[in-house]
Amino acid sequence: MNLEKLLQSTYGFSSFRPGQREIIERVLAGEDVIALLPTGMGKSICYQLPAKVLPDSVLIVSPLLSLMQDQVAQLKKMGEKSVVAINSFLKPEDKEKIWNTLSSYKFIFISPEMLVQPFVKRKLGQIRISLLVADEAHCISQWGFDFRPDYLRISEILPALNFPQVLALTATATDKVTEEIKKYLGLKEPYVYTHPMDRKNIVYDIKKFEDGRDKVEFIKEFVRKFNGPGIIYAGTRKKSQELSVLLTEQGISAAFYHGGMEHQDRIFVQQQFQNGELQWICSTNAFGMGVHIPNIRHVIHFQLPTSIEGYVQEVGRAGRDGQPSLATLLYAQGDEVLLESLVMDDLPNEHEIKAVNRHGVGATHLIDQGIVRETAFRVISYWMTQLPIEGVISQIELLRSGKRLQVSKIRELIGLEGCLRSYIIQCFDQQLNDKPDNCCANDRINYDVFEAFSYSKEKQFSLEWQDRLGAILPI
DNA sequence: CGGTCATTCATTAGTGAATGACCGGTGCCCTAAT
Repeated sequence: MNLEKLLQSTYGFSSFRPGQREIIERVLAGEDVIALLPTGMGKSICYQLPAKVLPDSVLIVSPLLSLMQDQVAQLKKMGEKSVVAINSFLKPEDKEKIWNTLSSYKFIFISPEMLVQPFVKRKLGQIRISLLVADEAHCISQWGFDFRPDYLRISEILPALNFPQVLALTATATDKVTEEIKKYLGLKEPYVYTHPMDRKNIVYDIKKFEDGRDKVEFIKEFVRKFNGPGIIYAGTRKKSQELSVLLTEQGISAAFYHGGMEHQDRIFVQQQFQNGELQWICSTNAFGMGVHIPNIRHVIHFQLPTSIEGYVQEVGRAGRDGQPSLATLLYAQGDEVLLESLVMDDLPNEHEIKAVNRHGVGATHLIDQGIVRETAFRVISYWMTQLPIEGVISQIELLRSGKRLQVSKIRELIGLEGCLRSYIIQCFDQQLNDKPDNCCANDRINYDVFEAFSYSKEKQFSLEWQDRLGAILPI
């Protein structure tokens, strides 16, 4: 079969981007595949194109409802009618209809929580699935252990589906994360495609302060000097709001974004930013996944990120257009102390484990009474179905030491005297081969490049960016 | 760490200061109460 021809006729592209062809060929050869493809390299094409060839439905496990809705809309826009997202947005009457006509859908999007429900499992078991796709597969390890344990249960569906082949897609994964993806998707010998993850056009900067208040002054000056679009990541919801007020007071267009907002408001803010009506978005780590904006020039971390992986994902939202982009990490003395307790306290504690063990996994009154936190309850319950109680305790202890390691890597990054880029790349078990001229805070940064992105200059680029946007969006 | 909220106390009654406990981020789910 001529894949190029298919690509041309379906998407209007004449050639594949690096990695795509290889991944698609392996999928069509019937192999399980884990694909690590950097942001903006066209991951969705890796399952959409095989779907054209494969005989039966493709089931896509997706982390966010908004992401599913996006992808459904995108496919429909391309003329693909048989697409559906099964989630809590569905009205009961529509749900009924969908269950009865399930096999007529080529693409079925679903959340992990929905996927593991016995009824859903049964329904999916009655149709034929050619391929199971885990989109944003790093969520398995990043969220599955923390607060969405159903992410660890995806492989439970495989027997019911008569073991379809599996494709896991993500932009960033360490060797450890790749191993966890493999383990929790039940893959024996997957083909792993790894693309070099260094993004040459992103410059890594760190600014250190004695006093936390100096960070605010820095931001004020920064946004006067540099234009967006940019993201400022804050550590708390409240701080994200404060920062957006601060910017607005300076006469700069900004808005905040976090998980505590109404769904509609979140979509509205994201669209404003996407349309270029906002220069800055001040947000918690809730913002970013599924956001396709090619010309983000700045990503600022007002507070320390909780892991290097998270940091790289957030920073990676800058500069998809290939133009120079600046990642600025702000650090004030003592920030790491807060980070440590925040990250550590998150896992279930001994008291909570004992309480759930004593009252059983059905004892949701423990949540209402404030004895066990909701997420802790679910995490403990999951492990109790997998392990005896001693195993649960040691498993959570293992997770805790993993967290400790994450935090220590952030600490190391802050204190580093050598090249930040090399350090970050090494955290992903890769080697940095060639270093760009404009590299990081521990070499010398040429800021002129970024100042050059004034309004007028930006206009000159905008046409080109729209072309690029068009090229990036559909896939 | 820094903030927020509830409790406590000292006293002559409603308030103000002081102390201590608690929390902070990421999202599915369709339950129970309005």
